[in-house]
Amino acid sequence: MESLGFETHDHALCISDCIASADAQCKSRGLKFTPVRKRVLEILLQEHRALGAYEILDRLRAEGRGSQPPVAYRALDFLVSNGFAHKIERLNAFIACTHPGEDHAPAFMICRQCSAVAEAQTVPTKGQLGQAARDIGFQIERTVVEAEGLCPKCQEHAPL
Amino acid sequence: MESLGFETHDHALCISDCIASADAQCKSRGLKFTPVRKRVLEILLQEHRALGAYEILDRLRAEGRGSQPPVAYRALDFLVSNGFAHKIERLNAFIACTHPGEDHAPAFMICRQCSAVAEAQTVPTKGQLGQAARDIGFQIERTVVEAEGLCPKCQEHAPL
DNA sequence: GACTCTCATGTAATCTTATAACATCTCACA
DNA sequence: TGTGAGATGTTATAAGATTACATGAGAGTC
Repeated sequence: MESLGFETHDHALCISDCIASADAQCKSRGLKFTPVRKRVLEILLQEHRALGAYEILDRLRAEGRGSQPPVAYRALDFLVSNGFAHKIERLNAFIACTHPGEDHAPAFMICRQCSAVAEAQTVPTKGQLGQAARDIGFQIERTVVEAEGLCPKCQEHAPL
Repeated sequence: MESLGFETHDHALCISDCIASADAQCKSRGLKFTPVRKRVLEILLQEHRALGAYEILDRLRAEGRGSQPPVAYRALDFLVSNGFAHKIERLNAFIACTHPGEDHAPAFMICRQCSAVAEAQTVPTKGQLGQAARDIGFQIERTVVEAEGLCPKCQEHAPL
């Protein structure tokens, strides 16, 4: 399993890489990476935290793009269904995928203090959930795995 | 790990047992198991599926108890914070705990066809999520683990 | 028994999140 | 130059959740 999200890094590069990668994938999969969709992904990429749909909508509005909720929700739907972003159910908010591309089963670690979110990958059939499903004959199609707690930085600052 | 929820069982007994157990625990922990709170737990126990807060509110209303959202949300808050019920984040809905009592880290399996929900127990520090957290130094306080898919029954009926 | 403090309840108003429905636009391709 | 599929714009509204404030009920004290 691989993790990412709480370390520092070249963020401008991180963003342009992700956009380029999404762009390439849309081309190869015949998807339309329209301006609104691209812009929403950029907005999400600017922060390694989850943004609410209305937060995104506000930014779009400020830029003169559509100003009604469906504009944001539709772009987010596109990004989520194609694996470029994820919804954090616990927060009713969205975050750019840090492992763009293939189908995957993400797990998130959400810092309750600074709101940073890190994404890791899991194998749904493995582990405790996989075992429980096997035990009762449940067929997993999709998983939501989210942990709340303190990221390394916030543990230092507030060691309670 | 232990699972429950898709099997058939004596449901009336299941309900009265859970209520009795909750009652006893409230007594021993100095919590007030008031009529509204008890009634909401009963409503939840009547189904092994998750109910939305407004669905619960509707039933309370029909019985002449409080009719405003906070009535339902407050009872649910009580039940959730004391481990008698859980919130299913994926569904924005609530379900009675089938392992009432102690502090625990539940995992849920949600059938997308019949909406049945089964609860299993996990050990957060173990498994893939625990490993990912350890890798990056994240301190887990709470987890949300939910799988969507098909329960054994619905796999038979709709084998696609 | 009256006092009072704490916690629970009742209710109105409001906020946040999300979707339905429908008109319009765009662009690849026939 | 159609035409049809998919994307966008906009209005309205549904669904989920909380704030704020008034009222009530019960345990413990004087």
